[in-house]
Amino acid sequence: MSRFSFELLAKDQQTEARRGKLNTVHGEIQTPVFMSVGTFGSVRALDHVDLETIGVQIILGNTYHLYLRPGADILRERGGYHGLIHWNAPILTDSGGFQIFSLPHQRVVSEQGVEFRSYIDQAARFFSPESNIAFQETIGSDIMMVLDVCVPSTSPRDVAAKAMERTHRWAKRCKQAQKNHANALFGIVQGAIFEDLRKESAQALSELDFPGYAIGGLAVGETDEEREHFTKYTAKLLPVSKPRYLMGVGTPHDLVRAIRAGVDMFDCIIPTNHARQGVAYTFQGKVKLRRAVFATDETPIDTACGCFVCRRYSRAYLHQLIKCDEPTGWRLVSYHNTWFYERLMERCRAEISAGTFASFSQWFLSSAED
RNA sequence: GUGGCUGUAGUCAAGCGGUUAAGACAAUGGAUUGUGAUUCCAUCAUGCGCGGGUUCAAAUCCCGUCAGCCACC
Repeated sequence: MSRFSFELLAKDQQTEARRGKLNTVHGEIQTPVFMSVGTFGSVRALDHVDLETIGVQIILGNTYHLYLRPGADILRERGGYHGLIHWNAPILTDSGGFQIFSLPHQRVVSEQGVEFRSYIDQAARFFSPESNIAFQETIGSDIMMVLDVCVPSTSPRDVAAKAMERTHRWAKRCKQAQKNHANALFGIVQGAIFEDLRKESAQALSELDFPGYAIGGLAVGETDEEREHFTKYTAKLLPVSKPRYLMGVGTPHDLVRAIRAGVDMFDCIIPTNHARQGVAYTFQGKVKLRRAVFATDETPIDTACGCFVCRRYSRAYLHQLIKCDEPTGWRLVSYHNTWFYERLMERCRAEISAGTFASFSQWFLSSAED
């Protein structure tokens, strides 16, 4: 019996934005939600105490990486990902479809599955939709993702169509392979930047009746305008009562635009990845801490921010840490950015509930550089 | 004092007669969207210690000079 469900709590009148709640084995998640990426078992540069003080509701794990290390045996022994990493809140696992597409390994995709190379020792490994789901169940993921075939969004139509069709066949096989029905398995819509393909994909997956749907294949080469258009276009095609997850996106503006389009869930490496390069995000836009002007700037990243980094440390100090490649600098900026993303989502939820999201989002999108 | 070696960007350094003086680090910008990100890209010496000379052509050869290092008195 599934212990996963989605409740719609409010709907914005002027946009497609929704306020909701996901229920999982490991707890509730308020949506819209941003999910921090924790590929190897930690959100890079942060630890779980940091995540808890920030208010992170759910983190991502990566099937591809966890399959290669530590692998199934250790995960099984340790009680899955939750047990291994001492995290008792929800997790979502990406299937590895994207990694297999994005990593420059030689890989062979056939109807049976995908043969790929380990980034650790280059050994040949294999995922079928069935073995992939079996492994995600070993991980113990609260929300699993189907193994999909991801192609650049700029692919020609026939390439995008073939990838999409195979994604559908694999989605069906993934669903049939699922044994632990307490957890959720989401389908992934493909179709690159072709409206008819997106429509066909949303329809085909809807018929398989997944408890949630992801919009995949974006943020992989298309323009900002195309991304916004296809997010909006695709979200509208998905069942109203199911959560919608825009994979791999994005910048603060991307998130707010996607929420306006009716998306409920996001994940992205931006807040933590950019943090390590000294890029901090605020409601007023980016602060590029590497820049020389900040060497003597005694103000915090954002005076209005309540995070401990902004309460205690100056841009000048963070500039120093980042320039010196100090891990503490990575942590402090990662902390701030994750805090900011969490507060941005919190703000969106509050504005949707209050019925003021349309004007808030308009203000946000026009007032700050992305 | 004598002999030798060395002086090229902020630093280290290639070049040893022939088009616009490698490269690395630093510096200064920029990029980054389902983490192979301590990554990637761009810019950065009208000038080779200084002054002469030889040559069609000199960072490269010659003379002088200054500085540093080493050895010997």
